[in-house]
Amino acid sequence: MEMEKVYSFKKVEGKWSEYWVKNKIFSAKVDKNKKPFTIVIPPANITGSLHMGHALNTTLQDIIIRFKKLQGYNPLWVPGTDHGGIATQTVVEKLLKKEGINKYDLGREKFLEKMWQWRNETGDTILSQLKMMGCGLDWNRVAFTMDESRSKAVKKAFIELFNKGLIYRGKRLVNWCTRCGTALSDIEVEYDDEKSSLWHIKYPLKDSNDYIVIATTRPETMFGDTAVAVNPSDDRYKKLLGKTVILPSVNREIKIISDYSIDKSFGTGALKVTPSCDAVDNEIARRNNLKVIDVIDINGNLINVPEGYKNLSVKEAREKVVKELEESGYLVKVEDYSHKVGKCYRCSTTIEPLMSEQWFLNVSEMSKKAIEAVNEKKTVFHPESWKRPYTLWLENLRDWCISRQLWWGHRIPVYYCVDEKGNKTNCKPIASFEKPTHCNCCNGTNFVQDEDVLDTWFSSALWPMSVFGWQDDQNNEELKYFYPTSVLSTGHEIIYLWVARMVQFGLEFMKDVPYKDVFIHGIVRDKHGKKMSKSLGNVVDPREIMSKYGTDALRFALASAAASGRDMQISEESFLLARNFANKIWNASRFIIMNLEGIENLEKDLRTVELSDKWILAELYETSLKVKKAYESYNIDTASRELYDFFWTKYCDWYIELSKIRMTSENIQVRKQVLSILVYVLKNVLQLLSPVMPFITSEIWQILGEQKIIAESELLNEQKENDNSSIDKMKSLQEIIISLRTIRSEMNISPACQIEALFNVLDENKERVVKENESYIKQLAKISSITFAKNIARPKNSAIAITNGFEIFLPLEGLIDIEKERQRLSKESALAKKEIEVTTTKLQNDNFIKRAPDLEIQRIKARLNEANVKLEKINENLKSLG
RNA sequence: GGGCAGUUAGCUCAGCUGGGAGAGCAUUUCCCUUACAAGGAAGAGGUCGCAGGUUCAAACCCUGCACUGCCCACCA
Repeated sequence: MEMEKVYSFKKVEGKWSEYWVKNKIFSAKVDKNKKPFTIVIPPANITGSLHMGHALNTTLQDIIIRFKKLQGYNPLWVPGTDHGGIATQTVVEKLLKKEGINKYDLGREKFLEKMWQWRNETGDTILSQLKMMGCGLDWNRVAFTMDESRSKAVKKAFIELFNKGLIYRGKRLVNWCTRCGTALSDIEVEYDDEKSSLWHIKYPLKDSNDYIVIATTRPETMFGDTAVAVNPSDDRYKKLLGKTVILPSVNREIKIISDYSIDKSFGTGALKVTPSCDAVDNEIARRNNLKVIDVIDINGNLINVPEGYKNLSVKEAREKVVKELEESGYLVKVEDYSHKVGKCYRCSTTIEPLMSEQWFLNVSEMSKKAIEAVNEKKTVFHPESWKRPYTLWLENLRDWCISRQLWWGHRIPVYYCVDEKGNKTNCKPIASFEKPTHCNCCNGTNFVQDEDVLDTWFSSALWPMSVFGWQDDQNNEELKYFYPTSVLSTGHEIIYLWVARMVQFGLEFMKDVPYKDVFIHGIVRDKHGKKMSKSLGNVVDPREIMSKYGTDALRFALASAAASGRDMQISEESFLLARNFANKIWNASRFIIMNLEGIENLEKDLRTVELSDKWILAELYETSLKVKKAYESYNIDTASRELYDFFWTKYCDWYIELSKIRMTSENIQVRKQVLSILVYVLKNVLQLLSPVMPFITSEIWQILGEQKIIAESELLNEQKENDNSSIDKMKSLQEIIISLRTIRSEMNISPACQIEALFNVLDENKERVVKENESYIKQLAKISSITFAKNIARPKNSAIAITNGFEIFLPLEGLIDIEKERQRLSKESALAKKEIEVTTTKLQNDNFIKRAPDLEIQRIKARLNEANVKLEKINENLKSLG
């Protein structure tokens, strides 16, 4: 098998992603002999194409799924997409607009045809990109929030809630987006700082020359004022309470009232109350039985206002009203003022709070249960710190406005009885799957369906149930086996929009939480720490990374940056690092595979002949424990780092290098023995790495003569006492090798030049191990011969290394720079002195001796002892250098 | 206004239940040593944001402060 010198991911990745999909490798069925491990993917909007957020989230989920497969679970990861309500309708509206088509000209039915056409043509883009990323999703189960089955689920849920009286219709102040032409829920509003003004306006008192000054950011809404409110404890205004003022421009009489919510220190302490345009004002109006006058319509234009203002936009009206108030002397002053303004989360248009008839879901009971479930740890957040925000949000949650004035979405399954002329009767509306045929109230037979559709997040909230057919049979085998799912993985931006609501609905309809764990990961930011966005132009396209560095590199970079719950910055460097790692894996494997040429029947043989064998097996086992723990606790970054470190610095830098001694042996049995361990360790690392880097590991796994599918890992299930003594022994040898290399490097001795070494034994306990493994020192420090002795004097012109247990002389006649050597030793001497100082101070501290654990005291004593020996030897040698 | 994170080498970040400051990149020197120059070997580089406290011992625990970022909230 020829392997190229540089890993060429382009030749490898495509075939594997295709193989996994075609052969349904990740299809799961109910299997009662195996434990399920289930994830439902956060359904991506059909408007979306793969961005870093998706790449991160899906990589993490895939890692978990593939890890569970290694562990022998029956893992299932369900793919799907979301119809995306407003977002999608907006995209298609814009496309139509380019063709000069207006949705109202088309009409609802024709427009929806266009929507479906668009969704069928482009809605699955994201799914094919997930296939490219190698995601181990069960492609037999692709679901869409608006497909037939999911639509049924939505109707079923709605009807149940409606019949329980939890869904109701009412006229309330809602967040209205004038561009989208729909109401929004509270969390669909985002707040931005905006520079504006605070206008101080005189409201004259009736039958008096006196007046009260109010301060407002929205003078144009004054036509809807139905009171002026002050704080009851505000001495300035006590005498004005109950008086009547004349609203300028309109000449309406309104009362001065008191309300505890008024902040005395803000503005003038007097608030104009406009119940139809502001949530606070609306509350005040409710408490004080004030009239509500609508002054802004759904297009954002003024209504119920004096002639000159009718149909002006908010902006036009504001300019006009300010100008007129100024001219008529009512404007007292204008202050610069910066405040938060609500914006539509989809199109950033300023939100108008306005009175509107909408459907609401009463969430108070569901919220209590959702909080309880998390308190009882039925669902656990990772990291746990998200529990608090989740709880706080649910505690303060107001009823959910679930109706949207859109066409794209689940049409509300409520039917109104109508008379022959098509007018709604007073009969009770009916919620049902199909249009009713008969009205129980008046025996009528004509019905019309509600015009509104449901909030997108209503169907998303049902996702963990609806993908398993809850709507068809609440007791079906699949649902019983796969629900509750094991973990939900998502970014923190949709904890409220989605996560909390799934818990509410899961508890409501299934009487059980939708998932046991919630894994919240951070957001990918650019190298300056900024959120990636199209408008900032700092978006890194994962597809470009995939074609430049490889998918495994993308995945490894994301995995190792995904520190639990924290946002991460990602730059070109992280992908380079990951690509280099892939190349390292490739080349180490290549070395082993080249050495397997001509070897027949290599069997698994873990007899350890040498220290290095014991050592690498011990290190492998230690690594597997750490990696397992990390994967299981969603510390994906830790797992990646451990594997990187083990593979590169332990396996490649030390074990493979040491294996070369035996690899060059004429004796085939010797070669077979070391190869057996090399292959064993490699295969195990490939397995452990396969969740993160499935492409390259599968490729090498197969080149090594294994199956196409990476086998379940025995190592992960092994439980044994690990013999770690080999790790300490190796440490001694590594110390010696490194100190000899340092001398070579400092003295600029060419690697081709072999030198001899004299070991003066200071600690007899160390002698045997080093003697037994002197070949390691020869091989890695390029030493020709080693002589062990006691009390030998330093040969002239030799360099000195003092290690724990040995004083080593390297005779370097003609190569050594005595002055340089003196400097080097002086530096070491200083370090030893510092060590002596630190440890002595500790040991002279009575309190330390009294209170520190014995083990710690012994350790410090040993350190002091070692440093003393070292210093003494260094000084001797410094003297002899003259 | 409330809450939550973060602040460690020039950069990006690790550092678990307190006990000798780590990695990658960048940088310096040497090396194309027969897996890998996308590599190997060695080196330099840090009063761990500031100030207190607890402790024999603090990057780690506590308190306060500063700065940065995010989330929530009905000061018009």
